[in-house]
Amino acid sequence: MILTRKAEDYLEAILNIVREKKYARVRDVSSVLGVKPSSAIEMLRKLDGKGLLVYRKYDGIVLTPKGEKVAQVIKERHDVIRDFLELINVPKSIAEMDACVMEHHLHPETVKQIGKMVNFIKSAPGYPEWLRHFEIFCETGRHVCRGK
Amino acid sequence: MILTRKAEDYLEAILNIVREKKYARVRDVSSVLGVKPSSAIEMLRKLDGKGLLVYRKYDGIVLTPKGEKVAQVIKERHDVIRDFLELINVPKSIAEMDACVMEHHLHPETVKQIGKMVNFIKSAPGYPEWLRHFEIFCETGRHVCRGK
DNA sequence: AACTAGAGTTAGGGACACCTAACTAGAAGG
DNA sequence: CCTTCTAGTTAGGTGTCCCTAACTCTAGTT
Repeated sequence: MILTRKAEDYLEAILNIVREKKYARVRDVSSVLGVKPSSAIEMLRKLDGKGLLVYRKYDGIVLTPKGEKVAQVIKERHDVIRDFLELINVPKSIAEMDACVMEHHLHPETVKQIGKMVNFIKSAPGYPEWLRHFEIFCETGRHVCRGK
Repeated sequence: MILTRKAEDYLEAILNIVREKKYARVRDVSSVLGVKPSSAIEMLRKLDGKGLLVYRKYDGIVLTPKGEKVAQVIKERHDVIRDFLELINVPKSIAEMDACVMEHHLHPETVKQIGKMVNFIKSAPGYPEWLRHFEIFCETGRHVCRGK
């Protein structure tokens, strides 16, 4: 199944909405994605055609198991990337935006390595210390520990 | 000046070609970007119209100072991102590809923080050690240093 | 100088994702 | 029951970026 970047955006958005409300409406989807309802409908029809969700006129939208699986994968990527960006002190709102972009285009291998790196740092014996050192480095350009 | 992702790709590709050859030809550009010559010409005309490069029929292509400045910025982003990905052991070819994608879409703040993080790690007192520990962590999921 | 191979160009068209404007369905109040 | 308001829908159109097919130009060979 080859999906465009935008198709993935729609699936992910719908997953998030459904998690809160049981089903999504055209309006929900279009407002989350910042497009007009007519644009959303066009995509919903395409995704319905691919069996990723069920869209019937004037009715709620739900993901099929297949669509949910795809959306889940994207959401996981998103979370990994956002965690990483927040870890290196990218402001939350920017981290969120950029994770949205990266989640679609990065090679799975890349996402995997980013995830490992986040785990490596977070689970390191001196974790909070590492963060503090990084912050100081960002401000001063110097390492506080062991010389220099 | 608002540029599309693709326009940026063209400028960056042309910068790389010009660095080697003084001027670029339609064929060079189209083959680097994996598009047909006719597609490249269409974009070249647009970029010429915006004053980012000089394109005259049947002639070589060069960047204007303005175009070169834009291309340079993109190339720097590209390099920062590629360095980071290689640092965390993403295979070189994938790092190159993914840097191409990320260079266009990431917020400058994000690129800045990635750059700082790369510097932080590379200039740390125990740099090669850090890399080795990360590699071991990737394979075993364990920290070798100080307990655990 | 004529020929020809390959580079460059133009015209015309398609997919994608978006829009506006105009129409329709359905729920909620009188 | 009828009106009305909002959500939903359809039709038609735009911009971007790509393509193929057919043409033209340029440079190198003879």
